[in-house]
Amino acid sequence: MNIGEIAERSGLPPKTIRYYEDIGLIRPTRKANGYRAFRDTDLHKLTFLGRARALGFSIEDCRALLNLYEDESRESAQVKAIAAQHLHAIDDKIAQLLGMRDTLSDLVEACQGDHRPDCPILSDLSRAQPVR
Amino acid sequence: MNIGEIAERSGLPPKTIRYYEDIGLIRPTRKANGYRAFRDTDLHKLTFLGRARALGFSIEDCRALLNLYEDESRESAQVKAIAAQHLHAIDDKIAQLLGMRDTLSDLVEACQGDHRPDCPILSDLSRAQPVR
DNA sequence: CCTTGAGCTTCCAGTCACTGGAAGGCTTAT
DNA sequence: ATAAGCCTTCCAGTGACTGGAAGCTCAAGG
Repeated sequence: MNIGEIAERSGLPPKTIRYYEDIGLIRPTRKANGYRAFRDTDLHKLTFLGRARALGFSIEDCRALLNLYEDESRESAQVKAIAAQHLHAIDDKIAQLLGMRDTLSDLVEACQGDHRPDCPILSDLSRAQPVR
Repeated sequence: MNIGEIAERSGLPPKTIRYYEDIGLIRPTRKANGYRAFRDTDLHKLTFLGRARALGFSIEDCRALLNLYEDESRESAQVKAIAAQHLHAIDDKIAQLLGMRDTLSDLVEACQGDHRPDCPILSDLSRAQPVR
């Protein structure tokens, strides 16, 4: 399988696949002409990576998950720990964004949005102390 | 005002303040010894920037907002447009994270998290097609 | 006067996960 | 033979800082 075909099948762009090889997530062999030769195991790994990335796992998390995936003697607790930590990080992020959203939607609603310069959004930004 | 003092008062690290000067968001004058000399207007701008960044506005949005803030002939509609667009982007981001969170929390709950290798999280990652 | 420590300066490099583009080799079809 | 479309590597850029090195300035203490 050339990179174009595995890109198609995995849903990842060729650039990303080369990058994943660069950082050691996959190790395709090479053909005589220098082209990368991908096997089914590479396709499985790339699909795994695409899904994990879509769930927001960092590359380093993905590396750890991939190692566990290939480790017959893994303990599911190890996987769960990574996922639970990530879930917690996502919850934090959501909470942070909801906070922004609440403030911002209040401000947007309060602004007339007309031709006059008066604007509660700018008033808020200039008045408030930086949020922590 | 030296950079240390304005950092204290604005809540932004000196490094960030220098960076904001680099990219042209502020223009402090200089003392004879080469130190930056900040005025009250700089403090107001930095406070404004800190707040805007805390609400998640990009640096380019901040630049536009700062320009409007200083523009006597602005129209509040211009401000509202930027804020509304950002609000929309935040909503999109929240929706995306909620999607991840739902999937991930299901998976975390389904995983025993014990010493055995069987793990629904890994099963999901390896089975699923990449999420669009 | 000298030293010490804190604060200031610039500049370079690194973060994260790609992405774009250039320059050139290989393959396939006409 | 040539053109199109693959593939290769390498370099640079993204956003918004952040860390660290090397060196200058200032204020206080001995």
